[in-house]
Amino acid sequence: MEDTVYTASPQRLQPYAQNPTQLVNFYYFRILIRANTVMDYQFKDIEQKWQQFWAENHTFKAEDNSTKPKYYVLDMFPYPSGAGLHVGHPLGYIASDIFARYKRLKGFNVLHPMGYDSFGLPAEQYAIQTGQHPALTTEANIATYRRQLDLIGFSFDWSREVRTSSPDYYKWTQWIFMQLFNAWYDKKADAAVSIDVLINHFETEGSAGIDAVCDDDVQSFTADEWRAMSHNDQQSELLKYRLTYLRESTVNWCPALGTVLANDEVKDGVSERGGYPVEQKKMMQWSMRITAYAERLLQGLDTIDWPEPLKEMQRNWIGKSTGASVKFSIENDTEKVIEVFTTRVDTIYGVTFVVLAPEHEYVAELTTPEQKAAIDAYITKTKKKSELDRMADTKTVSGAFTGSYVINPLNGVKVPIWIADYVLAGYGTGAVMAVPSGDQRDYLFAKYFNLPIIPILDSQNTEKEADPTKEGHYINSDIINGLEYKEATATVVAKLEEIGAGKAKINYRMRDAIFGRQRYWGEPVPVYFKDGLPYLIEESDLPLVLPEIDKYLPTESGEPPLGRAEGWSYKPHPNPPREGGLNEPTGKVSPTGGDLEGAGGYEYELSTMPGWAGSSWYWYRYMDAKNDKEFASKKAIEYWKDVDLYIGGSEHATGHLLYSRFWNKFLKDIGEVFVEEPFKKLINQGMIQGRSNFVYRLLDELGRGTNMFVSHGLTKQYNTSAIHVDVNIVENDVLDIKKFKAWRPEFADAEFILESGKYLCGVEVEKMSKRYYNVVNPDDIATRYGADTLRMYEMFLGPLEQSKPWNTNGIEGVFKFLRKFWKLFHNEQNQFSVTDGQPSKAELKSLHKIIRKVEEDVERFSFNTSVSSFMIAVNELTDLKCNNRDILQQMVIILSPYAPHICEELWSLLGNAPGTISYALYPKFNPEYLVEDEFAYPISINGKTKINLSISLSLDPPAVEQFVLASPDVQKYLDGKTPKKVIVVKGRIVNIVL
RNA sequence: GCGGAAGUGGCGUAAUUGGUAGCCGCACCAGACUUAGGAUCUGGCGCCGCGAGGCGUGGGGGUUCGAGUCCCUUCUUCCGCACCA
Repeated sequence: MEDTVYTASPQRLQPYAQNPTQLVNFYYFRILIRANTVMDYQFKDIEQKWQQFWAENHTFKAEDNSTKPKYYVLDMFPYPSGAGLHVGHPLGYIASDIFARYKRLKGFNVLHPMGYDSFGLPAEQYAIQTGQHPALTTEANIATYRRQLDLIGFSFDWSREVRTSSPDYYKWTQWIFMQLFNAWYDKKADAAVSIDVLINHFETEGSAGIDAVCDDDVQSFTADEWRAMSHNDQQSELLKYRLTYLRESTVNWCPALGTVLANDEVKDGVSERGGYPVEQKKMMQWSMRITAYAERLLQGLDTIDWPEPLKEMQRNWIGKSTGASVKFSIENDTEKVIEVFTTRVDTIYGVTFVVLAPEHEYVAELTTPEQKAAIDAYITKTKKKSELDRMADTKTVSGAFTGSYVINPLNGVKVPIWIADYVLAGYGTGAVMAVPSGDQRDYLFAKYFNLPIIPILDSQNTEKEADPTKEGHYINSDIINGLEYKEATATVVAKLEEIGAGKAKINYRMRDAIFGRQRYWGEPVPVYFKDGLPYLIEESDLPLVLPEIDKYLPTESGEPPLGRAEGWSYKPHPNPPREGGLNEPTGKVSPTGGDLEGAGGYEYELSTMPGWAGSSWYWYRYMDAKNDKEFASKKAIEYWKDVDLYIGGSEHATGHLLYSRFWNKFLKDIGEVFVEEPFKKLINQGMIQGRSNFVYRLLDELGRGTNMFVSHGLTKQYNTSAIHVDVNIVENDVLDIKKFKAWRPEFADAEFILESGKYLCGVEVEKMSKRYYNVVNPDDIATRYGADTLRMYEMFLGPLEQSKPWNTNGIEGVFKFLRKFWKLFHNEQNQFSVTDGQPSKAELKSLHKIIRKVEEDVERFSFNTSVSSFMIAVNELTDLKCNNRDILQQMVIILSPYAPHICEELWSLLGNAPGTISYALYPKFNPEYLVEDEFAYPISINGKTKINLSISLSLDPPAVEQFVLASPDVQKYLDGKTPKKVIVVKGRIVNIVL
């Protein structure tokens, strides 16, 4: 208990100043009273005792061989940051723990594990500053997390703990990477297929008949040509098909962090972590061919029970659009064509120019000497604009003419080629066919540069702006004149295909995911290089362990930190033991076939995997966490199959949750796992925001701060400035002046202008963060009120999905409830005392109401409403002076998922074997106890309730109507009139229409 | 701009199918026990009104015997996306 309990404010002590004996008495009584109240419900002892019991007895170890149905409840595992947990973090864990405990009571074999996503940037940034190895700080942070988690009484099966940064774990992350490297995506099979199949095909039939998701620049060759190729040429061709591949691509480079970032790690042109500027840069990078799965990732969303907003975010991110690609040949150039993607191919006769992104690869060649100055100037100008500026400035029209022209494939019309930064290099082909009559951006561009605007539909009005309508009949459009939209589109596509100038196409906004990070604290990529080409290391050499380095910084020559590792190179085995040809594409082209010259070994890949690698499959590792032969045994995967309930934050919508679905689909394709979607049901818990408190420093005439502070309600009368004050020295927005003076030396002599004898603080909702002094720590709450109170209060705060500010005001209500619950089992002297015998009707009614209510609430994740229902039940039982063993024993079971410690204690006081409550049977609801024979009908006149009348429920509606109309109380309202109509809904309402 | 979610007492919230709006808790007020309370118990507590009564779920309109709930419209807040061809 807090020591402040024994202190008294100076004002309070004032009356005793003259009388020391009285003062002593004052303290004596305070302590006595305190001791009395502490005597009843000793949460501290109880909670410690049971937490220890659970740990020692492995109470929550999930069974691997069970005849019970399985249920898998998963939390998003945390990154163990140095700041520890604040009160917002456990919200989702508490909800999932209640659910897991509830499912156990319902007879399920529950898998409820926890672990740590322990690779990541903050530990490395800290290492750069302090020189401490990230493994050490991570270890220390994990210890803090574990201590904090244990305090809350979760029913995790800790025997299955995983840490992504542990070599036993990342061995399998590397292993999955290898499988991806050894696979390609066969569109015909619509699945990932072994690279051996592709090689086999090349050897027998060449590239003909392959329909793969691959790089754009793959070659066409016959089987003979393939066999004639050098080993290196074969390897670099294969790389264009692999699901993880190395390719020069435009990446988000963050100079401040010294690494590339994935698209989902960049927000508004700056890095999500740290907010550093990000620039586009071309780099050789590992990528994951997630685009191969775009359609399946999209379709799968319809089969899973996830929040609609989250699914919508993923759909958005995938960004499917249906249209056509069209090739425009270039005037005076027979080789090159400009390919565009359009969703309105029907508007092709309205094309009056073509626009390329300034970064488009043909820009230099297409620029005529006369236009070179203008184009160069424009490119320089756009390059100067940062990503942010470019996004912010969407109104200004800008661009430049290249001097070249393309030919419209359908009507042969010559139109100019422009460049403009409203065309994005990263979307579609980086080129658009501009139809100013139908597209507003094209329209503004045409107006600005005085280019023609051709209407193509008779219903189109292009006087003031573009008209994107699809209504009406086509005009100025040759082969589709007079047709309507649907027909016209089909006709144009058919014609384009016929003349080989285009085809129907589906485009996705999603890009392949960059997979390398130029950082230290991540999984090493299990790859070495020979002749500049990447090869996998032997599977038997896994895990490829992170080497020690002297500094966590890039090398002098700009290589990633791993470049500092001394003697870190790969030495293939002379006769490597191999199984299934994992490491080498074919026997013939083995890079490890003894042609290694010198003994220095080959250089490893120096970048590491991104943060999302380890989290993209971890739920499988929990199924069989100790397995050193496989990432999880087939048997375990077959039994646990998928996650039934996943709880976590929506901030992972387009990162973790998308990548996990991708890897899962891949693992399914190669037969390692059995389900298409890993997380059947997902719930986003809301964010807990901080609730900051402020004090108001009085300013003097010159605007300088004084040491006088004005209570919030009086600030209008004074000139003040607001200062954040630690929320832990404020209760119900009343400042604890004594603690405030002690908070910081500068406030030791502070003076106050009070209102009604109190200093009231101002309030604002902000992020929960150290710098706002609004962080509330679960440890403090648990110390003061206990874990059971903390658990129930977090649920009581409101619906799980809703974001809300943390406010400790009100926690007393939950604390009182638990004490009241405790008292049901104890007499005035706090001695355990229950009676045997038949429960009363009223007691049974209360019990069965709560049995049903909690069941319904938990099934729909409405935990806040069950907490109030528990309060109602305990209030009722207290009023009934209930201490019946039957009733109370069942109450204990129902409450145990919410408040497990107190329930364990009472369960064993009731004489049950310790620890068995976790696997007790949830009480069965019996509706008979809730049957009523009377109902107090609300009687309303014209829809407005006037009185209540108790009427037997055996009466049918006409009899009720008769009874009601005969009632003198109702007669009074009727005022002699005859009702036009009387509506009687049995057991609900009576409405009289006058 | 597009998409989504949400607006109910002083505060957090409840009302599962259209059927008594405000359950439960906090705060507040009054009382009891008390020399002494930050304990406990009892009662009160949407707004206006002495009362009878009236009004009331962001605003306006509609459907209905009956609307917090359904429909239209509008405002506000939060979240996501944003030159996507």
